[in-house]
Amino acid sequence: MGDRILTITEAARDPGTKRNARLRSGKSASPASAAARGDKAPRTARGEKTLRKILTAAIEEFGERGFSEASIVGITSRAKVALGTFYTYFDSKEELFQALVRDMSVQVRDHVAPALSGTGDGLERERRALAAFLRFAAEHKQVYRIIDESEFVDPEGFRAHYETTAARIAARLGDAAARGELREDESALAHEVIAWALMGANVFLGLRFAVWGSSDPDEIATITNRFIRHGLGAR
Amino acid sequence: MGDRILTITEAARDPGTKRNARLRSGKSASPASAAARGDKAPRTARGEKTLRKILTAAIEEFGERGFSEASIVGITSRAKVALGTFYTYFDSKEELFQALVRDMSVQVRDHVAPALSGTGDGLERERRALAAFLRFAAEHKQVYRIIDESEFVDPEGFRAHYETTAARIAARLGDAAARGELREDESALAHEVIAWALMGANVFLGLRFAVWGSSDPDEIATITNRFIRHGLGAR
DNA sequence: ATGAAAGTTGAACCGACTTTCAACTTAGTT
DNA sequence: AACTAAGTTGAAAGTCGGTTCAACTTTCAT
Repeated sequence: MGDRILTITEAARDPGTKRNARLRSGKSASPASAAARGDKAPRTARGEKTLRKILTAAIEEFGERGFSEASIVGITSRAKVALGTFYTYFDSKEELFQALVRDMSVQVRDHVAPALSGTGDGLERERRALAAFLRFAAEHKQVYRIIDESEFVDPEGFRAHYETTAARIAARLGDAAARGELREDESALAHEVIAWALMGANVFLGLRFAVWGSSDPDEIATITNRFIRHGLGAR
Repeated sequence: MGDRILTITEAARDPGTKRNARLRSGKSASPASAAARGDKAPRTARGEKTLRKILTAAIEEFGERGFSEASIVGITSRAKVALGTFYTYFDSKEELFQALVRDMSVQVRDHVAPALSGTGDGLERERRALAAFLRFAAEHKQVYRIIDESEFVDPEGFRAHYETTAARIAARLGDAAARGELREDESALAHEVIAWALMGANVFLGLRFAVWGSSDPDEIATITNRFIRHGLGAR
């Protein structure tokens, strides 16, 4: 299940030697990792392992019980560490949640990205991307739920996630249009609008057919793609 | 702002005389209102007014601060009633939230429904419905937020809202198809898939262009509708 | 005008949770 | 072996907000 889910640490840390340099320099210089982990990064292998246990447990706890039902005790006892250990790595429950959201945003992108390269025209690649997204959603329902709930717990993270996702889709539409694969619609606004429409469609399809139900991702993606390509109108 | 937002009471109560009958019979007979208000329905004009004040305040409080940040004190002080008064009308914070969600689901439907009748083919009417929805979302951002948050606070309400909404869209697609207004796609699954895709598109467009930004609803709806009708594919 | 039902009040209760911290253990270095 | 930094522990402090309730006020039918 949560195999490939722990890039927080991996994104936040530099390989060994650099980390020590950062430590000595007092405040972390790397802005991304500073924001993500502050001065609470683990400094030994043991610490790293503990942090990872907490993160895995947190995904489960938040995913199953939601942010406010989730408790630190719940997380630490799942992780089989003492309550106080949590505060070695995070300043608060919110901070942990934010870290997870940012990480998962990356997870989703990375999981879908491969489907977007390779053969076929732009729309065909979108079909594959949707199928990949549905598979991901089915396998990581907790992730789905956490991103959804970030709308209320970490609005900036939520907004950032969807704005960058929409921007990526809009850019792909622009490329496809430039290659003559789309019918007109060159206005920037149109591309943005359609990007948000497509993204919303994907999210809700994920909710309905991957998180709640479990339909064949390819079948759903194919139906949807036919609609996206040809529209619903007669003739 | 919250003009037409208080049907909880209105749906829950019968006009005067009947209410007294219900009162005398002890337990409320009307199933809908019983579920919504239990035995805590107001029995005087004064009570009705107080309940209404609490509901209005609750929409503001939940809309601005979200479920867990919102507090009963926050609600009652906005409503300018004492803390304890809240418990005359609701058993808990959750119960109030659920009541609001169920009510708002109806609100959204009622606000969009008029756009769905009248001239034009099925897709044209969907265009008007989307525009109406965007206008509603812009005017009632709190409502938007409350329905969104119900995914975590009142999952049944959330699910019911979107499932019935999707079912309505699918039914309209079925009708349009029967009238020969759509290109093939008769399978029930296809209609359901497309209904969820359209609904998701609408929701995200509302979020981006009505709640966060404020674009011209008609422009957004027109762009979207062109896409829905003709698709994105070349030729 | 009177009595009973309905509604109002807010201080106090209560439980549940986050967060702190000083004592303790582990691991690595000299 | 001794020293030190890093990490761990869990009891206890502290906070916060939902919920209760007994006293009080208002409404309304008779």
